[in-house]
Amino acid sequence: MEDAKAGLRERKKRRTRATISDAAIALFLEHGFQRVSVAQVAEAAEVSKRTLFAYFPTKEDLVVHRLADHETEAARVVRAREPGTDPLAAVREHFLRGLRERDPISGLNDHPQVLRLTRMIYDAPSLVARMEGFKAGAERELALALEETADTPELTARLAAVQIVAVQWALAQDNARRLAGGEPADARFEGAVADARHAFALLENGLRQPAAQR
Amino acid sequence: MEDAKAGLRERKKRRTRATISDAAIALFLEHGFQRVSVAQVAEAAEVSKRTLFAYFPTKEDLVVHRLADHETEAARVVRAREPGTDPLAAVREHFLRGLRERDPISGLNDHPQVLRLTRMIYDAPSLVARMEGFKAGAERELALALEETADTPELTARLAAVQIVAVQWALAQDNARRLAGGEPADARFEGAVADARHAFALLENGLRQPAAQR
DNA sequence: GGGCAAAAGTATACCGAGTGCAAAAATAGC
DNA sequence: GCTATTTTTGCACTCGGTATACTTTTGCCC
Repeated sequence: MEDAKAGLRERKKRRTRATISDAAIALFLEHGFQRVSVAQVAEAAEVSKRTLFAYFPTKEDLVVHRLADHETEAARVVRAREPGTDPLAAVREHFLRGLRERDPISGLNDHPQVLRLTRMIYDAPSLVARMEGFKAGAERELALALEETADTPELTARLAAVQIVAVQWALAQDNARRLAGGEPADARFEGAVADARHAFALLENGLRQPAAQR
Repeated sequence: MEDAKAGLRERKKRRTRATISDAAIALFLEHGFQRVSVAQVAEAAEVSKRTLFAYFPTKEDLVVHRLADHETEAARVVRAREPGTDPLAAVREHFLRGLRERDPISGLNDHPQVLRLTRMIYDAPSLVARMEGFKAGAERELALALEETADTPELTARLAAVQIVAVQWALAQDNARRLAGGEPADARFEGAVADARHAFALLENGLRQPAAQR
């Protein structure tokens, strides 16, 4: 996106990278992540195994490199918010927009491709582990953003960050689970919004009397 | 502990298991997790590689099997609380007791062995990933306990669980980090208690006006 | 357009984690 | 002591990932 054409060499590298990734996803979706070897992926992409590993450091990266920028998403949202506004509100509104736009990260996208990809990831423990790793990264980034833009003390920022990330993740997982069970995204939408509002209210007001809502 | 002696066969298996684990930990502590191969561990324990894998399904399990029961700890605490009391308070008091007793899980144990083990784990990405996995298990168990013993609705239970687990983990990590930096546990104790109280207050009262305390 | 240095790709052999299989050893119960 | 069962072992194998040494492709300068 940044510099669309930057010499033949660069363009060819991009194409090779895309070819490998596409071949990998296609094979993984068809046969399952575990049952496809990197050698098979390399063969399908017409590339040597060594070259594959020059583009993607691990087998898991063939899948998760597409999701990598979500790691900094919450932090970016907090940094980009209107000055003087509540960081938590900014994250909430961003999440609600994700729901409206059926952003896959919100768990509310029911395109067959997305559903299959989600299922594929949750069927492979090593991929789940990578997702958990993303969570840890998101917590770190968000904590930093809170420290720097609100002037939250270090520990408080870290605590707020882990709570916010954990809650967002739980909401998305819940949506994804329902959609995987056959519920259409449009049918789930209102409930998802209500659940998100409830969850963010819990974050704002605490766990003290949680039985009131929902 | 349960059935201390249950036939020679059983006792010997226990001994073998302990021998393997001890040899593994000793080697890992001395040379680092990554730089010791399972073959070396097997040799040190005077056991074939095949036998080692009969006792421990993966290399990581050689380390983390000792921490496995912490996965259900928060859930057990919630289930075992005085009827009618607040689950969050139960978890808080349990965590504070962990600090007083210098329970390694609280991050406040500065015995050299514990410090080295902590460092070893954080130096090995695959071990860190396993710890994150424990977190996920703890969340699931705690959510279940909250649903069943308080009558919290499913989503609220899950949201509370992920927040509580995330906060406990963050507190422990913060303590461990400070101790790894040379601070003695006794010197850290009061600060750790204050931080824990602050964190649980945040959980109870929400992130709304967090700048007041600490 | 030809030549050349650097970058990219390849073949091959290798390491370590983990598994399948069948033979060998240890143990329990008689 | 004998036999059935469990445990252990050796070996060969798969798969993810890496080191090395080599060939091909590309950018570029003349």
